Amino acid sequence: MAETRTQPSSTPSDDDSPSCRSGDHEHQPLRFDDSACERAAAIFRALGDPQRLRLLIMLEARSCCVSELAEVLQEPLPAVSQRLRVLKTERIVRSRREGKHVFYNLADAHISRLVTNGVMHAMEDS
Amino acid sequence: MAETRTQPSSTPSDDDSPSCRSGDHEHQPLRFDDSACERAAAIFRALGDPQRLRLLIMLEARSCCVSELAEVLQEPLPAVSQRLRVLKTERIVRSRREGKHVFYNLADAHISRLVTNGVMHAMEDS
DNA sequence: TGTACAGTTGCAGGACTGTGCAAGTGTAAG
DNA sequence: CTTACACTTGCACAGTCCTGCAACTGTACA
Repeated sequence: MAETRTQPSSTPSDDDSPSCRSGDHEHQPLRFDDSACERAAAIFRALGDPQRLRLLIMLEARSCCVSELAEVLQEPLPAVSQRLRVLKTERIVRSRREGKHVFYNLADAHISRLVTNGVMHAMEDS
Repeated sequence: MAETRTQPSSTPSDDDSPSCRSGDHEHQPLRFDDSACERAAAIFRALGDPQRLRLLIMLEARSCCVSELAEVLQEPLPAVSQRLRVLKTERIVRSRREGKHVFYNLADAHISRLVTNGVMHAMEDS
């Protein structure tokens, strides 16, 4: 999907460059996927909220049920459920029912590493 | 503001647990940094926009000036400048002036890996 | 000094997102 | 069957973010 993207009128030729042509505009026609870009942005956006990130950090340690998360973070249960729903929509977390409780955990190790890297960077950065 | 937030009636004591007390609520008092969490979320949020992410993917390959980015991505220059400003505020990109042009590049390898991981995950995921 | 180019900033309008409470669903226990 | 608990969903409000255009700053060059 979206190979070579719509680039009809202004292919960066040699003499038609409308902006700086100081000689360093040789680039490939964007070989990265367009929809992947959008999907990645959606994931990052879901990660871009302190409350949700806190949830994920807890879930990185182990599976938790909703009420436990709500209790530890001192937040109303509907709020936690709502945030988990956002994360689940982006397939960042997975849920399984166990009797009366619903346990959530991170979807895969890839996501786990993403969260870890982000927080680590934030800690050492400032 | 709002430290410890208003939570008057339901402090989770030992026997007063209002939610599930099935015996798996032994957790540490959140040893992860609170401000780091907020900082990480800010970074993720800045990454959570397809247009900005596209910019970063281009910058991951090499430094680019604003007009080059605008030309390749087929966007108005002020829009690109605005997005770069957001990324610079979060210290995701760095800028240096070179004569008439302003070149941008990723702030460090950590960010670079974060972007790569996110996009890679999005590509293989779906 | 004046002109052209490269970027930045300001300011509306509109869309999207998070929040809180109330009501609904579903499961286990009496 | 009824009650209690665990969670989910709906809805309205407020805040926030993205966008586009116009005006401004700053640099190079004649």
